[in-house]
Amino acid sequence: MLKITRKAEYALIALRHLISVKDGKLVTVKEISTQYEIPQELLAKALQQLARAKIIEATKGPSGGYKLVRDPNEINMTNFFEILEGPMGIMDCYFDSGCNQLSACNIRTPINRINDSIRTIFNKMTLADITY
Amino acid sequence: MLKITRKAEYALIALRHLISVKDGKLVTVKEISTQYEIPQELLAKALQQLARAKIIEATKGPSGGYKLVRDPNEINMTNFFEILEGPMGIMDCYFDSGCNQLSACNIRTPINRINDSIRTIFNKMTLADITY
DNA sequence: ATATACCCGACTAATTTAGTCGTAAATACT
DNA sequence: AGTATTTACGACTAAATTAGTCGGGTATAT
Repeated sequence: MLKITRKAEYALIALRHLISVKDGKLVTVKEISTQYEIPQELLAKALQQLARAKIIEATKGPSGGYKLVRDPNEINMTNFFEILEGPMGIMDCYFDSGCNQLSACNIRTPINRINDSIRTIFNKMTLADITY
Repeated sequence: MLKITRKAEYALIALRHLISVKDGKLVTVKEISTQYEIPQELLAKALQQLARAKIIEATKGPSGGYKLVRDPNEINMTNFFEILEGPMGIMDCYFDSGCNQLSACNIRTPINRINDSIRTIFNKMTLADITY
């Protein structure tokens, strides 16, 4: 339980790298994938998602690459995970996925309480916290 | 992310049911699986795991079934989830799964911090909380 | 032009989760 | 004793998810 996907893991590694790099300096997918031994194509996808979400910005062409364009303090982990893995919650009924036994179900309320607790801690935790 | 398995979900439903039932009364897998429309064999497995972990107790034979034998206040959600789903943590390196890039990895410390936060909230939350 | 780097959807492979089945063992009842 | 009921459990199959690959595209610096 509570596993994050590798894609999210790779994204975290990459973001941490970007944060540690001199402001404005561009870093390529290749550099990161080589340095951390991450499959390049998979990392590329993750970074494309982050770019679409405007967390990082891409520059194409030779000497291109990615750079961080948002304050790491303003990106909380709920944002982050939901960009990469979709809605967060320990059970699907939380995001109504057509469960046909909602009426019989006796754990919905408590589950929602758990979900809220988790979201709360992820909301409080920002990307900056992950840089130390 | 953060999904729990169906097995754990079913176990929660069953436990909640057991908690709500008169003390000492035995409830069969069949009753629960029928009432909540849960695949019987899968629920059976989950309850067997809980029985092995001494959270519930089985009585075999006709008029047999399961009953709760521990105070719901004493079973926290970390216990519960780890019985059913194994060690909890958002990444495997936490439980050393032979990751070959631990040295290059730049996110281990922060990940562990996240893990600790999650464990903390699950530690604080007991089965009793899930009964209201 | 061309080489570099991001973009993106479609595809396959691997892993995990869900669910089923067969058999065994205990026990209550007749 | 024999049968029906109920838990125990490992082996198996099916479904779903995740991981990773591939091919073709677009932008851009030199």
